[in-house]
Amino acid sequence: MEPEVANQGNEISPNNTIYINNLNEKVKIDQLKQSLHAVFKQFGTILEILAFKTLKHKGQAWLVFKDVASATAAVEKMQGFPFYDKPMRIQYAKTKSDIIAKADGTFVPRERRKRHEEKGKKRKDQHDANQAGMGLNPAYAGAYGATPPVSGAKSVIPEAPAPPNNILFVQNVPHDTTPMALQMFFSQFPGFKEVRMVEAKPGIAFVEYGDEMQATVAMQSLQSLKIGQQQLLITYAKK
DNA sequence: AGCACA
Repeated sequence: MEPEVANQGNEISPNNTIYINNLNEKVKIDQLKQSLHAVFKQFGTILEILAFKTLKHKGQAWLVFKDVASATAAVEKMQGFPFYDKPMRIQYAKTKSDIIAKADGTFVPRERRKRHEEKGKKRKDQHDANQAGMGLNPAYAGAYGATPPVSGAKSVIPEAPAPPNNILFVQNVPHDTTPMALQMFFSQFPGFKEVRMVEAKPGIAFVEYGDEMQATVAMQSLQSLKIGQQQLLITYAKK
C-alpha cells in the first residue's frame, strides 16, 4: 500500500545544513545565533549560522555543520527541543549551502534572486548586516557571552552564558524524573552536594557543588546527556 | 507559514 518512492514529496535528503523554524521571533538575530550555536555545537563543528529578520525569513535559521552526521544527529535529537519557549522544528535544508558548495568546488554564484537590487536607500537604524557567519570567524569568539541580559525576554537557553556558579541550572528534565535519578548522574563528579527539584516547576533542577570549578566539570561532562528522549540543558544558575 | 547565502 505504501508507495516505494522515497524522497519525492516531503522528505529531503540528509545534508550538512539544517533548516530550523518555529523559532521565537522576538529574539534578536545576534542573540538567536549565539544561542543556536550554544545548543548545537555538541553535535560537531558548525561552519555557519544564517538567520534573517525579514518578513519572509524570520523565525527561521540555517545551521551548517561541517559533517552530515552532525546534522543528522541534530535533526533527530533536537527535534521539538524547547527553545525560547517554543519547540524547534528541524529539517534538512532543501538546498546546499554556499559555504559547502564552495568547499565542494560546485559553487556557482546565483544569477539573481528575486529582488537583489536594492540600493540607494540607507537607513541608519536598519542594518541587517549582522548575519555574518560564525564558528570559523575569530571575531565571533569575542562577541560570545558579551551580550547583556535582556530584561523581559525570558529564555530557556544560555544565550549569554551566566557567570560561573557552584550551582547548576538544569532544564528539559523529563517530568517523571526523580531527584534520586538525577543525583545518580550528578553525584559522580567531585564536589557534588545536592540536587534540588522544584515541585511547582517540573522540568528543572538545581544541582549544587562545592565550588565553581567542580560545577563546571560536571556541567561539561553531562551537557550532552539525554534522559529518555530529552536532551538535558545545563547552565550556571543565576546568582 | 515562511528554504538563504547583506
